[in-house]
Amino acid sequence: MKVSKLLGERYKERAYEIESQNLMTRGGYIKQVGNGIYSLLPPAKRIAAKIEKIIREEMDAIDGQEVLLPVAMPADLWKLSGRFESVGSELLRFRDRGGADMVLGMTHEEAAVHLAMNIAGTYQKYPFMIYQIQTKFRDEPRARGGLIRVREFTMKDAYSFHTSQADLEAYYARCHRAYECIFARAGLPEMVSVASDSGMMGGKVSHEFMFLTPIGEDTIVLCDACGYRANIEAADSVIHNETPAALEALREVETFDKTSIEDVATLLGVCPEQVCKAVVYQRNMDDRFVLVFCRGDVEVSETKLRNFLKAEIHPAADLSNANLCVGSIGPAGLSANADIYYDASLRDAGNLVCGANRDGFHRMGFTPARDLPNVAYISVAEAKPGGICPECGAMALRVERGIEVGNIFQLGKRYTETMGMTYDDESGQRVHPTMGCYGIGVGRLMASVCEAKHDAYGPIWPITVAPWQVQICALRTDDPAVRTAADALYAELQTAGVEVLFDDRAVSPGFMFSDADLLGAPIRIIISPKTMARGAYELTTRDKRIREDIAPDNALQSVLDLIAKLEMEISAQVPDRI
RNA sequence: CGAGGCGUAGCGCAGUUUGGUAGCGCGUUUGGUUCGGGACCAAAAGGCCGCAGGUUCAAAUCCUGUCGCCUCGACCA
Repeated sequence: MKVSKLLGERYKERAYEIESQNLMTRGGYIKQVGNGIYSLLPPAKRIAAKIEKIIREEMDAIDGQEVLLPVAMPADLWKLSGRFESVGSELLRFRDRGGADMVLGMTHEEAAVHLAMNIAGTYQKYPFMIYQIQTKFRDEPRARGGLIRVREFTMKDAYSFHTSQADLEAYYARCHRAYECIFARAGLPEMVSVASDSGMMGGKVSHEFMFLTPIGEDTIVLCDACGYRANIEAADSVIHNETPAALEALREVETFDKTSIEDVATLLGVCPEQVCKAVVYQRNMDDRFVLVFCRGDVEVSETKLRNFLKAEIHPAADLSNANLCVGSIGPAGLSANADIYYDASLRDAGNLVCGANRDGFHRMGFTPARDLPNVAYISVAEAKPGGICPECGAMALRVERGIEVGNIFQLGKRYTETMGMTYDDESGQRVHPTMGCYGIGVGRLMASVCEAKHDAYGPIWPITVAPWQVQICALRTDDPAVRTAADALYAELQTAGVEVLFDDRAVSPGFMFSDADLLGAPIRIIISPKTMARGAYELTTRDKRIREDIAPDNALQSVLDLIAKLEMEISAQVPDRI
């Protein structure tokens, strides 16, 4: 490819805060079409194709069979599984010309089961896995960050079918390792997997593959002592309280206009850990109030509460019908129009401050075990930095942000049961297979690589995903010697199968180098009157580790050697497959 | 869905308060001079001022509606 013919403009001005979005826009990789909808220009499409090739190889290596499921589907399929009703407005629903309900695929469990259900009726076919790389549409309420969070995107999604939970678990481990291989081969060995909440997918065990970065939209809890890692939505929160030796009597104190935890604690000279706070939600289906008491320093995880209640909830806005004394809600003597729950962060605590259910007053000396005997505690608190690791008990929890690039789920029989997929087992019994599903966002992976591998001038693509392995910068193409040499090298590299981009334009050196930085080819060859004068080409790497003269006669071999070296560096990071 | 902001040349913006010839920078085209980190001179092309109504002799500008985009929140496999 010659830069003079390459479609896409590169420009200088910073446009966005998120660096991958900034560089990929400035470098002519992506062009926005609408909210969360992008076209990919040739450089990005080439990167995506390389990522997809890596994914295909690793999916094939764990016995995957590539298929293609439809993007637009009859809604009947989704009515069978129940998700036509249960999934919110991120599922794009529409009608065809005959008035039939249709959906755009946001995930393909239904389609995968539909494909497999009549052609896998015997146990002898199992286990098997099908996968596809295809467009998903999710009508996200808020797209942002370039390719990080979009409404339409390319995803690899895979679905495995098993005759037992044990077989699923063994395959799940293989897939986990395949994912590690994919990310390492794409130049992101630092990707971590974390235990996750399985959300609307159903099923129990699931992991998310996270690229850790401050711009990430997910919050991750990590234990430095034992290596425990989980999405904060799934991380168990362990909170210990020392029961005080001397329990104080429950007594009312005036707190005037102080209502927040902070203000009340300051006024009474205690810390937030010694306060019992109340948080109010409402259920979406019937607007019934849900009141949760927890320790003053912890946050209620809406995800955990949602999972516990098995119902959608939202923070309560209008409390006028709840019969609550807002600002002074306390557990004792409460007659609220609400379902009341107590978080485990209150267990064993004593001598707490709590609301008195009376304006301007709180109570001191509240001890749950004494004052609220026989209550059941639930666990809906969010894990905190510096908190106790649920795995090893160390006070070593750290909280970071991450981008969810991939995920793997043990689905179980949720879809095969609702959709009626069965096979005959060894004894001739008709049973439902057990499923797993496995996704990777191709665009998110590309953006994450860019986010991880760039400098102030542009992306530094790992050679395995770079749009071009080599870029030739010919300075002064009006110089016949330069022009002849560059043309010849370009032809030689192309013939040898090297992916080469040739900047043949008559632009100033600064312009050419800036464009080359934005295009991010890991290897660069500079041919100019200066290099010609010393009988050499200049070979550099985008990461600036190498800068040396090479002999024109030996240029091809030098490039091939360097490609091999860079590829070797990446493959050294790839774990053994299982 | 809630709050705020913006739609004017390929991109970034000014002009709108106070209605009266549609402007600037970057980019593009042509010619010339430059040439190892986004050069310079000269000339030129390029706009249904988001869209639809209304007010007016006259609307980018005032009014009504509508669509789109951005930021923050809610939400999210």
